[in-house]
Amino acid sequence: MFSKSCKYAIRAVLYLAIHSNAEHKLGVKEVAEALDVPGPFLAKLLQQLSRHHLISSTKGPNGGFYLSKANSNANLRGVVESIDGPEVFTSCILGLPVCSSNNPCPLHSRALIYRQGLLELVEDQTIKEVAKRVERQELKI
Amino acid sequence: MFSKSCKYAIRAVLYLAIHSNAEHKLGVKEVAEALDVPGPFLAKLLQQLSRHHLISSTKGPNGGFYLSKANSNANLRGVVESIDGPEVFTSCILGLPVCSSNNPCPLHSRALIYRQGLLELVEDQTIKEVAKRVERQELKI
DNA sequence: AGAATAAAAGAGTTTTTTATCTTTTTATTG
DNA sequence: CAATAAAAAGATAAAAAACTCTTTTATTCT
Ligand code: FES
Ligand code: FES
Repeated sequence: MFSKSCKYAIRAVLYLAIHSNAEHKLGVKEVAEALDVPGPFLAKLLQQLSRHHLISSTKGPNGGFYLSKANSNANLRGVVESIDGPEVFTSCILGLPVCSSNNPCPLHSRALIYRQGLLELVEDQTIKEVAKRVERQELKI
Repeated sequence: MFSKSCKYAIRAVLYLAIHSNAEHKLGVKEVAEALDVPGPFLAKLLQQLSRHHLISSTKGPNGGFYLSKANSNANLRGVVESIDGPEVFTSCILGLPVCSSNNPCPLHSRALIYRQGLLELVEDQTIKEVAKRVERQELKI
């Protein structure tokens, strides 16, 4: 469903939400090791998220990646859109050039339900809320 | 979501459902041109579907691909599983090694809803039923 | 039987995605 | 202000997915 990159990105964001804040930033290496994900690759992803202002970062000693208040009050949709592109939520499930109710493909009407589930997945809770649940219920990332 | 291969496969199966039967088989070329899909690549996909008995084929003059009665009374799930693998319906949305309610990832519970939508998409109508609707409503493939 | 036809199988090639390595820039601290 | 720590940027490499080409095998028709 999501690309591998996107899965890494979501997990990294949640890790940052739990373990970092403006006073305590994390290096790529720590995050990569915690998630068991290739470090240099994750670096690229975090840089991209940072460029799109979905996470925050500073250079230099004591620098690193972290989530600002604003970052963690957002939901995960932006993260997904930043990595996999916004089309994941709108494109035709059969790959036809446009998806529209005027010109639907054979699976269009049911695709809407599926897509609704997908949106709920990433939209109806903030990153902070997800992180809280992870801590309370000791979920794996 | 589905791989490109899988999208091609679904569309090809629907095309066969509409335009072929045991007495009138279609060559790869015709299907590929109708769907505007790379021919030799589609050939591989159809061969694979045929090996898994999701579509039917015969060699030689007047040979080609077609859907048997049994084929068109099945749903699309088998087609998807044959091309993209059965994991698409069961694997963790964040790519964790196992997906289970005992050991859920942060998105697991909502992932179930999403996955339900996905299953409905491919499971709760037969290929024949989809094909009928395509004909009646003149849908694009 | 022999020619023609069409899928099956096998062996490439290209493109995209995933992953690594190196250098540069920026901030911090002593 | 020098030394250092860390992200940013750039360039390269490996793996996977998408796509192509060639040969083989089965079937039909003359
Ligand atoms: S047209 Fe295919 S999903 Fe909407
Ligand atoms: S554990 Fe991640 S979706 Fe079930």
